[in-house]
Amino acid sequence: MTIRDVAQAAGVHVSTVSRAFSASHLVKRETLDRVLAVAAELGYQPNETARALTTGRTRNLGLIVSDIANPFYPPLIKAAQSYARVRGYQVFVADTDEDVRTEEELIRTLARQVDGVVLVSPRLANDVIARLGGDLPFVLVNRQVPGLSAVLMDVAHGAALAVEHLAELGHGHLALVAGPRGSWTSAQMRRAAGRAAADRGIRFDVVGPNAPTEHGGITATAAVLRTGATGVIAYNDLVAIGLIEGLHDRDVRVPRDLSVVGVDDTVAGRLNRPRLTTVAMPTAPAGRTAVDLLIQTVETADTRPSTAQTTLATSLVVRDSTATADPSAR
Amino acid sequence: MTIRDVAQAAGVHVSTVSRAFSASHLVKRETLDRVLAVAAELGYQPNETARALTTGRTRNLGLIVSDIANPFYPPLIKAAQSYARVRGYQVFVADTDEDVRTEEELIRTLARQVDGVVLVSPRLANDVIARLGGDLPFVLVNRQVPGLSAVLMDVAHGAALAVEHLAELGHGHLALVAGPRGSWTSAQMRRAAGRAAADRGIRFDVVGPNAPTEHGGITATAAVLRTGATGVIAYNDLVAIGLIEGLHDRDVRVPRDLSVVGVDDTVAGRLNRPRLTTVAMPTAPAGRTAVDLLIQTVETADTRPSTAQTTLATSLVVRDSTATADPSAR
DNA sequence: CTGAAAGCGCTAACAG
DNA sequence: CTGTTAGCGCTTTCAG
Repeated sequence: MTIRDVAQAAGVHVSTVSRAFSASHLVKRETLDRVLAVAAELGYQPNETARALTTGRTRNLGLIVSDIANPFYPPLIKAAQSYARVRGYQVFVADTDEDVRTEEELIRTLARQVDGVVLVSPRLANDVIARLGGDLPFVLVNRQVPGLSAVLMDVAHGAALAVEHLAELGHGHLALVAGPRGSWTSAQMRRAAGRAAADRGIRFDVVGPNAPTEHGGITATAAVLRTGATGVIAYNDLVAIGLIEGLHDRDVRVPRDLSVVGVDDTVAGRLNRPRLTTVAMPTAPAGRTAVDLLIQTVETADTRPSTAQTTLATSLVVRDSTATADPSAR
Repeated sequence: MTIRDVAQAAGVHVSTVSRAFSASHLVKRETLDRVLAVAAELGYQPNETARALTTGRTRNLGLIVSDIANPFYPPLIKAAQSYARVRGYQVFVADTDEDVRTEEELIRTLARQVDGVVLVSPRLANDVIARLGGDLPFVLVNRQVPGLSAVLMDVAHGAALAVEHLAELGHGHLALVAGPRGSWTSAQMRRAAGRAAADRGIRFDVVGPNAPTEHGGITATAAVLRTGATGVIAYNDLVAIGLIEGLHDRDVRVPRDLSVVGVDDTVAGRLNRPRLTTVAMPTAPAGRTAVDLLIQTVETADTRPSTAQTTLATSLVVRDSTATADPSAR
């Protein structure tokens, strides 16, 4: 069932049918109605592939994340995918398994069949990303590379809020359980939390890098205890949960003996006992915004690649994993 | 950078370049090496769209789930996507938001740009699915429709195991907190658990239908208590967690006063306190198997649509949300 | 083993 | 407003 069949059945030329579907305002009302009616009757659906070949635009986007199963991503993927559909795009979702080589290969593969790519928390080096970004519109999430558009979550502010919260609870010695090497988010947290601690004359140690998983948190337990800190900020909720587990195994109670703050505000943190105090990350808005930015870039390819940068706010959600530093005070 | 540029630079005809990339055994060794070298030097990448247009195969698949953010899906999506890539396919992931209309529309849209679709726990009626499946290879997950391939998780066995476990703990009155209307899984559980209970002369009540969420579990609390059951099987982990929350609010302790079994074995259940006893579902294998089946169907389109059906095993993971029925025995 | 030629289904100037 | 005419980049007979 091609455009030709419809043309014949409707007694018009193929170009008229084409216009009826892609530029209906160029067709006389009567003709349009007839063509559409015939097309519907015949069950005609334009072939997207042929369309893509002539126009050079696929209306497909790529979304690359490090681990689909990490609870941080699903809300972002969901929002991105849903918003893309509203704008008439479909999205390929791909998972790098936290592997830099897979990440690069994936970008290369996807590049051949999409109009643009959203890269969430890429682990690749700046220059590699910049080079790949020369061929294809990119939008980064939680990563800054000169010359590329980005959607950032204000994790620096979130980390500062966490320090402030812990300081107010009387903690005079904090530790940061860092994320994986190459993580922009982790670097931001470190800088911001470090500064916030320094401003208050609070001692601040860093443990890591660590895998961004529960296991990463468990593994970091000994090192955290060695610092002697009484308040800990973890790279994300998963790490925080793992850490709490590790502490539990050593009879260190949270929040009685140690306060722990997570980052992300995932379901996992809400369900954990103690319920996690955490920095809420705007994952769904980030997904939507990234797609919006990307489509904007794609659809105005004539102009210079617009280097837009949006920062989304974070906030602190106080729950049960943090408490005052001095047990006797409670 | 097209096939023509490479042909010219290598001093061969375009068809030779084409063969070098899609049927290299048809090209003399020397020629092949030269063509590939030139192509690499020029940074040539075959245009997938053009390829798809001539071959009629996109090497793209669709994966439709009801809610990406439901923790049941991410491992399945991850496995499906990763396995598809190994086989040279990319996958569009789409979310129906538990809406039947969206589901149908999505299938129609995707149909135009993929070789086949994996439908996970669809909510559409059998006849609608069967009709849509006439146009395009489908593989269903956790749903049976005559004439279509399916990957099933043996939740019936899982439910029976749960009943057995509860029976052994001395529970003489069980309740099932059912899932949403239209759910094949829920229907399976109900039948299997009902039978297993009857076999043991155990009283068995059903509460529902309920939303497949934490909130659904909370909402069901009162009805569950009204049954008087001391052992409960919930539609999934989320519902179980909600139920435990609801019970907690009414000072009913789990597992002291009531035992609760979930289904899925998601992170959520593991993190919950008490840690959830649950029926483990093979989500990752299901994703892989579904894609495997789909590709097989796609790549042998010449023969009749093979109606394969695979059932994957489930198992019971006993943790802390179940205990013996008689408190004095502990 | 390689070249020539005919499209795949559609869009996009260009005429009229 | 509609028809004509070239392709988009590639695969795939069919010859040689």
